[in-house]
Amino acid sequence: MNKTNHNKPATINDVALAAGVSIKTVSRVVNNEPNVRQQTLDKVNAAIAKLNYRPNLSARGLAAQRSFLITILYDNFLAHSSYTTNVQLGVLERCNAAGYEVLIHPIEYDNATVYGHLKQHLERTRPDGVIITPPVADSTYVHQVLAEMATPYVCLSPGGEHTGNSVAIDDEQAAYDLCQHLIELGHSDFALIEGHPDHIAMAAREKGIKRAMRKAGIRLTKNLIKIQGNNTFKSGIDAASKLLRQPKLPTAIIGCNDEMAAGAVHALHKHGINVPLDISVCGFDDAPIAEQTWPPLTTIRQPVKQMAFHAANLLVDKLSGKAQATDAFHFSSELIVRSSCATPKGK
Amino acid sequence: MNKTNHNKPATINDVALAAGVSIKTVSRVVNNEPNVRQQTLDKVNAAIAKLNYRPNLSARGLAAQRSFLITILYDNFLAHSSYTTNVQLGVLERCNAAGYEVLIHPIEYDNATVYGHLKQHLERTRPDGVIITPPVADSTYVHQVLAEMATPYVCLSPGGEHTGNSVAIDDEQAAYDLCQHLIELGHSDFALIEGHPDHIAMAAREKGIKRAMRKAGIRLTKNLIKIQGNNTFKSGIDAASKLLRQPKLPTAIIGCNDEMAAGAVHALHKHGINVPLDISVCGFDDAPIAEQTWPPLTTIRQPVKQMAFHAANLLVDKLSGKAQATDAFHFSSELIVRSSCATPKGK
DNA sequence: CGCAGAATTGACAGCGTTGTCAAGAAGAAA
DNA sequence: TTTCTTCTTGACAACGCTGTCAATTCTGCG
Repeated sequence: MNKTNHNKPATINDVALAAGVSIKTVSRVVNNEPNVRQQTLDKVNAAIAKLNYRPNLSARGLAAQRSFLITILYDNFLAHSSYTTNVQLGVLERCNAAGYEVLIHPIEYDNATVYGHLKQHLERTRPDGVIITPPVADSTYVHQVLAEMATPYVCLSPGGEHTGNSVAIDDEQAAYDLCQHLIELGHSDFALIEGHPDHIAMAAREKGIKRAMRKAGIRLTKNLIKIQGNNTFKSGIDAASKLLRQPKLPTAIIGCNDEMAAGAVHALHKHGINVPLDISVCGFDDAPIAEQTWPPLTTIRQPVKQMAFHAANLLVDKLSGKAQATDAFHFSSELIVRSSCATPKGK
Repeated sequence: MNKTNHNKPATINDVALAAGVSIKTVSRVVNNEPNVRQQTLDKVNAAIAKLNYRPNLSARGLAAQRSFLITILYDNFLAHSSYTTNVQLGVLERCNAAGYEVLIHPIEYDNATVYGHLKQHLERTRPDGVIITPPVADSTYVHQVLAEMATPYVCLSPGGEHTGNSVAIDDEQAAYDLCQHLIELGHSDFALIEGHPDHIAMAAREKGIKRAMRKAGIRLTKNLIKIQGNNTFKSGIDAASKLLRQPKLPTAIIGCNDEMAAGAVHALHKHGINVPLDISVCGFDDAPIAEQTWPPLTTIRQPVKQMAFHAANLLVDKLSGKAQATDAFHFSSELIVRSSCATPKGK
């Protein structure tokens, strides 16, 4: 165990005394500043270890005009919990290593007061940087407030044009690949459960799906039924129920995310329709639910945690003034084939 | 929009100047200290509003020897993401209102280095308080480190003896009620998928189930098959698979949480066994998966978010020196009857 | 009106760190 | 050696706020 003789934590002054140098020199060592003689460095490090010294965050923040805090800004939507948790883990891993603590700040996305709430948070807390996840990343207001406050930030999977401040997969291409997979299985009659209209990456997915269909000569007007969803399991149930009221079922349902696809499977199940024998269903994201649904969903895997790590990395680089990539970083996604999709009947 | 004329945020000194009082008086107003004349208070508040002043957290922390930070300590286990997210929302709601920011600190529960990691976090960050969730809340080490560092904390659903520092439901009684429900349906042959052995609340659930059985005269040795799980969906699958290798199936499976119960349903489904016609399954927690599984699970609802809110409330009270309840706070739980349980065949 | 006691206010010294700047030490070039 | 750089180092003043304590202003009451 560590020797913690005194109940008060050691200060930089204690270390300076113990090492026989000035507090400024200790500060240099702690901050990895250059121009410290090796011998001095060793002395100081020894003293730090001996006294178990940890710099005081508040004092550092006050003196250095920064907070060592990074905020994750996200939608307080429970349906996204596995996504949120993954983002948190990825961000934490990078940020803690770089000496930042991570604050969480869920905001009620639909709420008109987002602008004010966020501003208040930034003013109160003054995080050194912010990580934003969709759909918050797609809000003009959010970008505006962040710009006003001059707070550096990086977006995760934003929908709009990507600047150097974002990390994403190519949703359009991934969705194209997914749809192509269904087409290769023999499908030509689709239903698409659209994602939340404010979540722009969802629109990109829809675009990719349509591109694949067009390329295969499938008529979007006749062979594609679109049903609006809002990314939730429940909306997937509703979409499938709606579909069941149509005179003729398509051979495949594509959910713009796994939650909705799983909801659809749930509803189909309830109506005694067999997936994938009667109808194929696929999702997008490879959330845990994709594997837990019966049958497990064919989907696109998005490496959320790694993306979050990378986003945090961009932010940390930015904060340390390091040169950063000028282009948005695109992660590659992966088609995960499970048993929810099959060749349609009669093919 | 607010008038933010200067790009530098206003300091307490600016406010003091604008209001024509000393900075100490502004400080009094900001901290709701007593003994400020109404007229002065109005003047200061007006100046604060006009300048859009927000106290600097670092400076406050340094001067007042506190950090205004509260850490949520939890297991970095993705399977718990909806639980984790709910806890975060509940804690945030209370803490932000009380002027605290919330840090997240997932720890690798199984890892032997937890002790060191946690200690490092506490030394580095010096949060004013900590909220702990299970199974971390059941770790002796964690309590020890927290005590050593003299950091106030509150536990959520700890397994052991409850002190005044915890919030929980009565797992034993809830499990009793759940089992009683099955017994009333006509079940007398059970399988129990046990939770992670380090998660003590799981043991309490098991206890409640056994009590209900004993009371109904069911022989635990003969009519109860116990299978060890570890709280994950996967372990539920494994448990059910194991069960299927037994010569005779029980009429009901009780999962010590919803994930495991859902995993069991998944596996049964795969083997063509109908739930609840062939066998009943129930879970515990009312996690989202309970409703998303087909058929949806009969389970016990635990008001996680409210419990987290209450835990944060206890912590905030403790930090502000207010007297607090001396007993652990017990939330009531609720039996949620869905369609995964039915009267066994032949009854 | 005068006074004790309470309420209100402000001056000032930290809190533990970093930034600035200048001084001293070491090294390089002559 | 001398002189000019380049390294190292430390003194000291912030950073924006709170705690202490003393000064001042009110109150109520005799």
